[in-house]
Amino acid sequence: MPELPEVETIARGVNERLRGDRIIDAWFSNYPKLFKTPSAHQTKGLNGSAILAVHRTGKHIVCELGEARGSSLVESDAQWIVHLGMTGRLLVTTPEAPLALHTHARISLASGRELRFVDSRRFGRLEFRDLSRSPAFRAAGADPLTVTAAEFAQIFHSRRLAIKAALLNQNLLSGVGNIYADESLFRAGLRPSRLSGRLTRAELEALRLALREVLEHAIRLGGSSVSDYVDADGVRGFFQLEHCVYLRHGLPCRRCQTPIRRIELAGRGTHFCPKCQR
DNA sequence: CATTTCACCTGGTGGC
DNA sequence: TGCCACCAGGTGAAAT
Repeated sequence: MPELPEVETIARGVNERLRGDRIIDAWFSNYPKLFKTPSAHQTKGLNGSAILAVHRTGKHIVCELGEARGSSLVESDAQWIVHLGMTGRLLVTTPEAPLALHTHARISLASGRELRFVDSRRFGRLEFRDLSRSPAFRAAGADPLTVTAAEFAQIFHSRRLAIKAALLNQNLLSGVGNIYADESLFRAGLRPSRLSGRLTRAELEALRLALREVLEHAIRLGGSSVSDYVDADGVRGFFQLEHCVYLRHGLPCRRCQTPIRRIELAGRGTHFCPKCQR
């Protein structure tokens, strides 16, 4: 379900709850496509590790793992990486809590709690990295929250595809999905079908700022209004945020009352105001 | 190489 | 109520 703001919120939530805890057992379902690293390796790698910290990279949740010797000053020697796909959820529960349908991972913790990964559509991915054997995880594209004006312009100025399609390409920017692509283009006043390489410097900069504002706003609202996001109804909370265009086709534009239009672009539903976005 | 299309999945919704 | 078509916040492989 998650784009950058949801993943950021979930990573923060898991970090607050599980930082410093120790993994004493790990169980995985037997649907191989979910596991970028074979599940047997993940079980072996996770078992006995301490969770030093949890953070977001692109749309990935990265758990830094290491030895549990006292404080968290120990350097990470492994990473457990969770991508939620479309429907993935992370739950912090007790072992006794009823098992949700489509539970694919159960991580038992020394504190007595349990971290679960649930994913009905199975588009999510789980990966384990032994940092003595492979490099630390890095996002392919730039982070939309920290990318500079120059970098942003460099990324988009030469491309011959619709700006919406470019925004969704995780190798260019990491973290933007369908909702925030549409919402940021609305905020910047740009038609999603505009060719990336035909946008002016000023338009690209307007888009970079609009994107950052939309994402930061969603993180703020999500973090405060979604109290129990690491839970069944967590990401649903983000759906209650007030979108300007996403899924609002036929409804009046919040700025000018013109009906929002829906087209298909880059294989995705795309929503825009024909008057506000040129 | 850059860009586009499509398969991968289950579940919810709304029309008939 | 049941059945069905269509839609859904993602991505990586295959085709162009």
